[in-house]
Amino acid sequence: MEKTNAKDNATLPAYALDDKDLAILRLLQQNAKITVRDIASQIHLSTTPVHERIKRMEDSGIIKQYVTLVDHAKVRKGLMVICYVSLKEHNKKSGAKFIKTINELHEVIECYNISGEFDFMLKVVAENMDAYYDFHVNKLSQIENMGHLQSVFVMGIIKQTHQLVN
Amino acid sequence: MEKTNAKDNATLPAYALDDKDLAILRLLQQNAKITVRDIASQIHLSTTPVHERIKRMEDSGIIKQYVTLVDHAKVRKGLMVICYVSLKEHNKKSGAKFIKTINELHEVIECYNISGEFDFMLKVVAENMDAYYDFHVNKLSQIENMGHLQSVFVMGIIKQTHQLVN
DNA sequence: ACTGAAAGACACAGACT
DNA sequence: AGTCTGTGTCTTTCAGT
Repeated sequence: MEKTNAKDNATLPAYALDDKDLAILRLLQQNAKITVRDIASQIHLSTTPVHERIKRMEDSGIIKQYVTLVDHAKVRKGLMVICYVSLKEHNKKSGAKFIKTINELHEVIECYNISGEFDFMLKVVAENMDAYYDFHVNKLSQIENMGHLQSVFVMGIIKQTHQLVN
Repeated sequence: MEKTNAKDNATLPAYALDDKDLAILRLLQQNAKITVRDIASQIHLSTTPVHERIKRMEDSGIIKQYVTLVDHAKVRKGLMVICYVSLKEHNKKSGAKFIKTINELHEVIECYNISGEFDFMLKVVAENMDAYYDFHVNKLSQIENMGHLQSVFVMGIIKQTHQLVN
């Protein structure tokens, strides 16, 4: 069935996406629940090739996940904070420990290794300022090897999209 | 915390979510394509109440959107940059103009109004450094009223989730 | 690679407890 | 609010072009 083993598919494009693949991705990015029939009619194809193309993009990891987005404020996570972290020591072991801890903190929804004066950038969500203060003082600050910490508060969301393919 | 407009109900929870609603949200956040039957069996309910609860959460805006996530590198958007922007003037009109322009730039996938020395934080994706340089010089810098600009490069993704409800 | 048809799984609505 | 049952629509497979 499959030509290549999809084990080591972490970096490079698995194959060249043609215009029809990109059209499918454009539609799926906006609405994960669009029907195969609907896609098929919009790109002037029958369901079978559309279904096969989606399957191929799922198997090759181009399509990573279908997720449901929830309204921040309505689930009581109205406060968003960008948090900068630098560690005291920069050896492999302490870095790995930090990463493990971050992955266990559900308030942290994103974490990036960044260039510049800080080591990491975190996106944190909390119900309100009290909850964030508690998180900052009792969880973040308590991480071993923690160096400097700086919080930048998000006052408004101007744009938020997951549309990588345009 | 987000500002409220008088005409929309964007801020407050529409109603109290019970444990079953939260259980449904937890499953949907991880997989938008999970079947109602599957959810029903996992939370020990039949399909009808699950279906009704999902519908209610969609209608009230708690569930915002079902999206498909695509692998950055595999669609040739391997470079992620955090970009800080300050405007020269801070009147309402120039702010609105900036927001309009940002929404038209498909390289910008997120934009927040932030506290601190800069006005906005942008998350930008590009194929490579050449593409980002072109975006920076020919698009971002050319925006009228543009003040200071600072780029922070993402060297590694430690954590990325959309799981707001835990 | 694609079309068209056909089987099985599913969402969704109705009658009822 | 919930279960059970039925109907129409969908995904998914298969034979054929």
